[in-house]
Amino acid sequence: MRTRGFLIMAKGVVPVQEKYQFSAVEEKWQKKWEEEKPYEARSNQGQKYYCLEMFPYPSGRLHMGHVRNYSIGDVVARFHRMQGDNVIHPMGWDAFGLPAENAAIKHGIHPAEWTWQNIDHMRAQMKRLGLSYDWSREVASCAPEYYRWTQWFFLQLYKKGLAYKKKAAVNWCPSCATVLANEQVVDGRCERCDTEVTRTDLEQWFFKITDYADKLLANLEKLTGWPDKVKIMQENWIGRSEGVEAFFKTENGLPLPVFTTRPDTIYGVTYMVVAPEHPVVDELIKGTPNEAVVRRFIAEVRAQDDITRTSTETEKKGIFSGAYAINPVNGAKIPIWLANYVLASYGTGAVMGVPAHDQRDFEFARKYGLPVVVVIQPLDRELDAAAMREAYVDEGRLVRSGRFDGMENLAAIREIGRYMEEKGVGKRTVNYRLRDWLVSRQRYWGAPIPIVYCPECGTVPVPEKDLPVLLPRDVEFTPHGESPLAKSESFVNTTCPHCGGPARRETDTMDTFVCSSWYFARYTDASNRDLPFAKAEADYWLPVDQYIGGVEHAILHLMYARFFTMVMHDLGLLETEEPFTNLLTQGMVLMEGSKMSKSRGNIVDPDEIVNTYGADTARLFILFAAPPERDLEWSEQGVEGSYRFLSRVWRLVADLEPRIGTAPDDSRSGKVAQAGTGGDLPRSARDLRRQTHLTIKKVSEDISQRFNFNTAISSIMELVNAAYLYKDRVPVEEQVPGVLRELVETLLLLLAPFAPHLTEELWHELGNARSIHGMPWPRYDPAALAAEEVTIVVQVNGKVRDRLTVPIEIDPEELKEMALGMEKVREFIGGKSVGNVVVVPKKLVNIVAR
RNA sequence: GCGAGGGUGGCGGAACUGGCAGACGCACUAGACUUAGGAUCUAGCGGGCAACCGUGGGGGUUCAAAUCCCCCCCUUCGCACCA
Repeated sequence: MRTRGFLIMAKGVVPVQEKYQFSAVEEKWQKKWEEEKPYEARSNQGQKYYCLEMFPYPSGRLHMGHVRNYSIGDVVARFHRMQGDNVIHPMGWDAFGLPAENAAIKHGIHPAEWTWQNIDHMRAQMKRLGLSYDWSREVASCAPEYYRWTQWFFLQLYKKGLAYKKKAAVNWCPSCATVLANEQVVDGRCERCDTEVTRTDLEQWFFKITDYADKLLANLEKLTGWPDKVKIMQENWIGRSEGVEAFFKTENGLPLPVFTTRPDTIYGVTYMVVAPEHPVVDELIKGTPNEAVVRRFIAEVRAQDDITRTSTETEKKGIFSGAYAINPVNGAKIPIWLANYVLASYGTGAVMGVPAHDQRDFEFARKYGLPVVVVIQPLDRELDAAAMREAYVDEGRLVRSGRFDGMENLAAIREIGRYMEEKGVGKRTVNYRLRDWLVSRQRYWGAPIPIVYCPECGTVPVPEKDLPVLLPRDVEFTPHGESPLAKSESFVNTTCPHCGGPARRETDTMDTFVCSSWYFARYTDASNRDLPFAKAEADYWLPVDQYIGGVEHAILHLMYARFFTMVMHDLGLLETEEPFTNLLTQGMVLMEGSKMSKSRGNIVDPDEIVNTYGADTARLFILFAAPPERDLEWSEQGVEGSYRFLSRVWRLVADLEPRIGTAPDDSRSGKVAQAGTGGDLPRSARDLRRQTHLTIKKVSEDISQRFNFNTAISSIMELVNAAYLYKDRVPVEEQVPGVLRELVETLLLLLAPFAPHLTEELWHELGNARSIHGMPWPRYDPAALAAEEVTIVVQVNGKVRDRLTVPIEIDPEELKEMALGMEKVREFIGGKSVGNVVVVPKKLVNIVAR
């Protein structure tokens, strides 16, 4: 508009700028932002705001879920910048992982090369979306400068005893002679060679997250900025339960403790069950007549994969071990069984069977003809063990329980626990469902675990000064599935850091969740070469003020990141104990009701949308179509609607620009035009001005308090509609340019976080010199909000019959009289007598007539 | 089975503490401008001729219920033998 060129078109002379040319505008500003780097976080000063979206796996291309995630984050970041906050808004790459290795096997491309190519492509896509990242802080977890510190953290955990090695069951393919991840097992078979997968034990590394179970649980209460849904999921995952460990023993005196939350039922124990994997089993069955049968049973159970094994659908199967145990409270001799439904990994791996009061035990006992002994009687009836069809699990009074007879069972839970402790036959304990975190992966494309095995010195950590343990590049990716690291002689063979003798490296790499458990801290000091990050930087920026990502990470990633933050805190690396103050879990992007996926073929490529409609349109649509937490149904027509709206904004400004003028001078840059507030304005201008300020209020609240971008956008649309009406319907001589200018500038400011390119362009067209994205967020003028009149709804018996426009401060009595006097109202009252009249000031009058 | 969401026009969704149900947008219908329109603008748009009826169904509280209470149905997600 400043440089007014003209195109001769078929229709005549049309100013070029009357059409919204998104591609030129978007390219222009992206180039400018690339050069001037306006989104780099400033040094540690001012009110900080850390806005973070979960970093992506560099799969190759962005999908709509990414676009949604980053659009939400970008609005939040830009909004806070305009609030004057010192915003850090970084991006990086969760770059280790299996797909890179599969690409290597399938296409012969090295995982590193494949990954870095993908990163370059996706970074370019992000830039085309106009996302305001501070690229100077970019990290990639597969870069040695990054995974060096992932390894460093492993060593810190090892030193604190939080990293340890133990045998654990894994999926094993006998044909490939390798370990398989759960997702590589399809219907119990190897995804590559279709061989039946077996279970085997392997030495694997674990992180002792269970040490933090209590804190992970207790701190949830403090996370008031997290959705309840996520907190509940984590709470269930941690699964704290209080109970008693009862010191049962076998007949021969072998200890066989059990964990129970129901010590009140301990007199009703009629048998005991141990997990087939329980270490005591060997001893129990050795030399007994049924040893062979039992061993066959164990092999059978162990062949089941975890999913079948732990499903409630699976039939409960068991076998008598041949041995007996003694109940420590009453000396009863009870048979010891083995069963598939008892888990070796929870509690003590053994349970007491109380069929009368536990449904699983009941089913098991009925199936195998084990006795049922009632020890809790309900208050309202008498249970008969022989006639029971299901376990009685509710409250009642104890019977057949020695000195506890007659006690209410809730009291007995406490009393029996205490009694067992006194007698030394048990202790009150807490158990967790949460297991230690298995971090070993038998893969190439991950951070190598920095450990060396020396025949002389045993397990030796790699000294910190020798980090990183680099991934060798020259390895072979054959479709055998075996970890390439194990076959790389140059990698495996090393010297012991301790004695200098020949030694072998650990060939497992770390779970990628380890990499993503601390990246948010690395961003605060991303190029530090001496430390993962400086404490001062971390303490300034952390915790993350707003974290945004998919709900699929509600448990694992978010729990691991919390655990790591607690460990980092305990290592003295940072002050905060919790990494994320506020969490927003966004919904999925759907098409025709189901998740977009390649196999379904219902993918919409972000590039195509950006090419056709521009980034601003894509962002606007995805934010407008649904509130962020809900699933979003993709609609091409909806996208067009958003494009139409932006064009409408463009035309509005292009149309008005000659009338509302360029800024008189640059000195007022930084201030939005202020229209006069006085009563000297015509009514039409006052009304328009009120709507401008109401919109400021509404948009500000929708963004900052509710994250309801859809309603924020709709109120901006209403403002645009009002501006058109004013422009086209109010006589030109009555129109007030100052009010229009205020509206237009406000409109652009409010829209700037959503459509950063278009608003920047128009902002400059209006004669403003500085970037709109560095402008302060508009504030509403309370005086402008005040309306002099208000429309009152008049109801008779709760049904709307008419409306009334009255001065805003009208006396309620007067309002009531006016309402009663209305023609339509009288009609509906008819012959009935008027009873109560409810007057709600500024809203309605309801006349009750009987 | 347990836990947490959700159910509002043809569609996506509004309605914040009980106070005009359907904002905003899409689709659709009619018209204007036009050589043309998949551009733009104008008007209409829950159902019913109407009285009225309408927020998954049924009951209740209230002057007033999408919103609060009770019962039920459907649906999405998470966990799923944790003793």
